[in-house]
Amino acid sequence: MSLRFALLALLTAQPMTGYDLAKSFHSSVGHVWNAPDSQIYPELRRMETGGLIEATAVARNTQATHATKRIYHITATGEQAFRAWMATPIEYTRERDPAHLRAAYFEWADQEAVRKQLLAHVGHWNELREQWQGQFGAIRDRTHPIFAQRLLISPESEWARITAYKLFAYEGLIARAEQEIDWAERGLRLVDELEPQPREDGGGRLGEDRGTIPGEEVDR
Amino acid sequence: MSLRFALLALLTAQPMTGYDLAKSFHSSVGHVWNAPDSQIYPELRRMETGGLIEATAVARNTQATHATKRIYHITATGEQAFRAWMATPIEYTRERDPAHLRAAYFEWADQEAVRKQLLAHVGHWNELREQWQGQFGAIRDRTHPIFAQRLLISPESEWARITAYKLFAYEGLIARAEQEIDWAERGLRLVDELEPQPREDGGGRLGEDRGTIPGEEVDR
DNA sequence: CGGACCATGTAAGCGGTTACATGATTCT
DNA sequence: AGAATCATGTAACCGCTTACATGGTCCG
Repeated sequence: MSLRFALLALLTAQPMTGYDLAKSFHSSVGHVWNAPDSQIYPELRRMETGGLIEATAVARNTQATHATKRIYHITATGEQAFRAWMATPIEYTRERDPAHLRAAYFEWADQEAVRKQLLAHVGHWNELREQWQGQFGAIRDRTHPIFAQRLLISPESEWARITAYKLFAYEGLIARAEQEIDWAERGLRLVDELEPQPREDGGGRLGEDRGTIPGEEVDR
Repeated sequence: MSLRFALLALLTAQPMTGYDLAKSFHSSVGHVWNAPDSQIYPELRRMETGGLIEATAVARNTQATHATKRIYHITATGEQAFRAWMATPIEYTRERDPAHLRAAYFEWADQEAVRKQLLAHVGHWNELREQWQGQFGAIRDRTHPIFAQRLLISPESEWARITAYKLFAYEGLIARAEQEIDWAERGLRLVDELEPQPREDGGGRLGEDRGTIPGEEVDR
């Protein structure tokens, strides 16, 4: 159900075609509630039948089957529904965390696999962190096109509020990403503590830890 | 697909009936990957046809239609599949965060609604935090029944590893919960800054800026 | 004998996923 | 002329949700 309101949120800034909406979506709300195009188009149709949005067909240069595009705009009903939804309590979903699920059973994986998982975790959350950081910066500096548009249509007295809440939202996401990265890095240190230098094949050389051993199977 | 492996993980500790499994599930792995009973039973059947687990029917005292229970145990194939899955890269899902989605558009809600949402957020994550904290404590103190069983069937040399990884997993969850709580509390302070005391009914009111002006159009 | 707990599901429905399909327009 | 991008989807499938269904056993 949230997808509907994420789309509605976008349409409060300006009317758009499904295509533009999908694009804007991916570069704004999509960072906090993502969905593929194949879910967006049908949802828009449903929202239209539900009276939340309306489309005005705009002819393109030629006339043919696909020669019109539909520009959606939010209706009064839609805006009302959006406001109502904002006041509705959040529906938290069941806990479902693939990373922590695996981590709880890491004893079933060998050292290299664990390390790989944790590094992937760092990588994943680092990517997200950068995306969110980017959004944060663009909002703070007012270079974010969709956000700029939103300010444009809002009274200046509202700008502080609008900006503050968006920054607040992204701030939380960034903090979460950093937490995940910290956690995975603690995990990497833990692996080293638990299974110090798994194999040292010569005599006397300490501190000499190589990643792989010649002839060793790397994949698994 | 993860549910399958969450169940498999439990069955590596000991054979169980679907019923016991569901119960154990809710008080252990369920804290990190939750699912209702109605999903567990069919999944067990599928796992059985897939050869990951096997059931031995055990007659109950009388004989009637429902007079047998099925005790599932993991097969060699199942254990292999579980190990393989542990080494398989995590599939991260799309970002979908109802709380942060709302937060990004808090300017559409009034102060009270925002405050309510944020308090609910604190409440929600506090509950989770307590649950996870409980799990963490029970594992650390070895009072956790399922975990104790796991240690029982494992060589003592593995105990440190098993324990450390589980504590590590829950540690991460607890840290996340605390982060979410911090975030929401920052949000509550932000609301106060943005819309200071909408109503103080005593005297001496300076800084008298109220959120709304009588007769003013609120929507835009 | 009744209530708690053991034991195992079914059914309908929806949101979401992946993959594929089609044609128009614009730019170089 | 061909590539990128505009524009809009369909189809099949599956995991997951909510709600409901059924009966057995054990204990006081």
